[in-house]
Amino acid sequence: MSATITSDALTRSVEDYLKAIYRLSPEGRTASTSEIAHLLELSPPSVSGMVKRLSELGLLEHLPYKGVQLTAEGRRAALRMVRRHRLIEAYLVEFLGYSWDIVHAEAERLEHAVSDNLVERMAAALGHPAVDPHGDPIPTADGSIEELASTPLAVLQVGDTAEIVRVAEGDSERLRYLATLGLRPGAVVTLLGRQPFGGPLTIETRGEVQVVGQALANVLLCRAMATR
Amino acid sequence: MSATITSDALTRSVEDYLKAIYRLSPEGRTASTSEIAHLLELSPPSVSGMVKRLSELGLLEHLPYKGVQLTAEGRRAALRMVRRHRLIEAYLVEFLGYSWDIVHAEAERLEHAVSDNLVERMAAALGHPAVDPHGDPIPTADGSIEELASTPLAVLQVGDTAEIVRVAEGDSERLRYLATLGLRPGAVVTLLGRQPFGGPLTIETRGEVQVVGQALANVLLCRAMATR
DNA sequence: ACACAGGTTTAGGCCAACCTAACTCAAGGC
DNA sequence: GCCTTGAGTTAGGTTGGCCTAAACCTGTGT
Repeated sequence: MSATITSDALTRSVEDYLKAIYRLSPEGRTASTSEIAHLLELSPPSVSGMVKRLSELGLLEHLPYKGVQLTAEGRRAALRMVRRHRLIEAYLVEFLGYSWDIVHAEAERLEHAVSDNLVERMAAALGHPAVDPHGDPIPTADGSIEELASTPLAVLQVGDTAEIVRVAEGDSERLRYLATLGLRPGAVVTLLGRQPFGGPLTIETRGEVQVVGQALANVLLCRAMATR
Repeated sequence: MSATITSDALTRSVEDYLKAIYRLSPEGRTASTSEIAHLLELSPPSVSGMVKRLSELGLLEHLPYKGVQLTAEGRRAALRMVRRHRLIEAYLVEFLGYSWDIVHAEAERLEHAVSDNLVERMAAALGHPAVDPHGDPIPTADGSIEELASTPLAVLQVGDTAEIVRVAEGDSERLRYLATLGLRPGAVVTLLGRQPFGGPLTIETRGEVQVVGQALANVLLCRAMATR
């Protein structure tokens, strides 16, 4: 109890935990101690301890040995951080010449330091975008988020044409590589062929033919445009 | 020893101490424990403890019961923070519509979170300005700072005309008030008269006649333009 | 010359966040 | 239905950064 009022003044650490748990428990699923520990690069005991504190703060629910789930309040706080992070990324790319492979690290630090006021000023300067440079949806200020339906390029039918709407990849090097191929949100690709046994896909974009492996093709989320 | 190599990864706290000590010890003068404590709103024992750590780190020199002074390395680190702070202020005012009375608080948090890379991008976007919105000089990236000569409006001669080059005031309300009078860097003022015994000054700026007290007049730093 | 006042430091605690080592649970193989 | 195994938790320790209370300098006034 008392949680609904005490929502402010979370530490950087707490904010990171909430964001991580949010990421790890989509659709009311549950996040495990070790998953959280791995994502945050902390030891499992550290996570156990923090989870205890956070559940006492009413930010999450913890079934010992089973898993962890955000409360409504925890989810709100997590979405606030996600909004900050993605708006900062968008701002840095749009106005300060950042490329999408390096914004993450910068946003990761800034998201804890900016005020709500600054976040909203950045949002306004950007024209209140719906997605960040990777195509990830930006939660609204009142805490709703709309995941747009999309299918991995890897599961398209040969002959399908689709627009990439989101690139679900965090690794800088991979992002840089994808950028050199022009595979970013907004790009239109046609699946020309697919090797068997999880082999690479042949695609066409910007009039060029490319070959991409399954791993990358699973990360390129598309919206179908036309089928033949 | 070993200090010269270990310059990175200072904590927020340490950065704040260095900045405070820099502010309090101009011209190789010495800062006292209680001055630092007062500026940072901490207890004197906390400062004593931190001063000990910082002197062991080689960032400052401490003569017990006498005072504290930055080493070359401490000064470098402090100037790095000052540069960040002032560039952030300038950026927020120029590009995100902040007014000069509220940027300080925002910059105070951001200065610890931005990367050198981001700072330099902001500097470039601003065209590498020499001063921040208050007229405070911005140290260069290699750590030099040029205080430009100026005299408080309070000590001008009656009849003098001068340009305000700097407003040495941190309080939001006062800054807001000065802004309403148009008294900001770049403003041109003429001293029309002065009441005796530390009384208010009568000045003219933008064709309007204003009356300002000694306290504010001491904060308005000017460069003389013409005398009669 | 000395005592007193103020500023300064030391002593001892507390809290947030982390760690390693040791213990405990839960789920699957037989 | 037991026992192993790996994940999870508890125990206990460390560090940074702060605090209050108590002891301690230092310079000033007489």
